[in-house]
Amino acid sequence: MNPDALRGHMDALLLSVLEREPLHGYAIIEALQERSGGALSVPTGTVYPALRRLERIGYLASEWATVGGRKRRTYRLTDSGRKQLEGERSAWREFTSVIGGVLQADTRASG
Amino acid sequence: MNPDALRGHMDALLLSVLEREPLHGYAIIEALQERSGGALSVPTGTVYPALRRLERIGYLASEWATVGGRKRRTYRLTDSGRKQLEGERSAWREFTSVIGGVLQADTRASG
DNA sequence: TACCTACATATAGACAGCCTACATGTAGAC
DNA sequence: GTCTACATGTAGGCTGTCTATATGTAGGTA
Repeated sequence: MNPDALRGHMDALLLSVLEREPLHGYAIIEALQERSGGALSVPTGTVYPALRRLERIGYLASEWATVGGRKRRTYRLTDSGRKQLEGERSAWREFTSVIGGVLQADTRASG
Repeated sequence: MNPDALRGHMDALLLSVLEREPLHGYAIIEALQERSGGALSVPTGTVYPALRRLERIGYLASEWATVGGRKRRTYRLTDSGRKQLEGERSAWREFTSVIGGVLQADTRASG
């Protein structure tokens, strides 16, 4: 997967995996990998800054927890984030419709 | 349309509009706008550098022409570009499949 | 003449987000 | 003592899209 292709869609992915339940960063990476059938291997250097950015904007909130001696920062969707996820989903549908429409082989009648 | 979303898909769009016939930059911008139903307004500062980049890579070739007193640089797909377009199309299908799969509401049974 | 719009190409520099690489530390297996 | 998995984080690089600007022709019109 071309890394650049993810540009502008990372937020949607992160909000989406947090929709059902709160998760910490490492678990989010695993969830993305699992849900994509192994296609998405998002590096930590991408996910952690992105999560902080989304928290700064107000779409996510986080709390620290210690589980089995390890410290985790668990992120959850805020109400604002849940609304944003809806927006991201409709933006995604429009995006794929527009680009897909231009990309599809030009078998239409001309004019 | 969020500009960042186009990242990594611009090449596919440009190659695609050049598939049927050679066009010059200005006409390419108009074609993108028309084919997208007005959704894509790609600025000249994006298109011209991108076309030069694609020519440098070898996917496009260009020639100067003068039409009605105006100078045009007309771009056409090379064989390499035509192959690349096929690749872009299958990459697009995979991309939408992967992201769409993660994004879709999680109504599946868990586990 | 002067001005405007459409046509047509091009570059400089700003911006932003994803990436690689690295740093730090715990837990448990061997 | 060493390795792997777990877990978070930052610094800096890369690159492609964007805004803003420059340049010039053709044709309309006042």
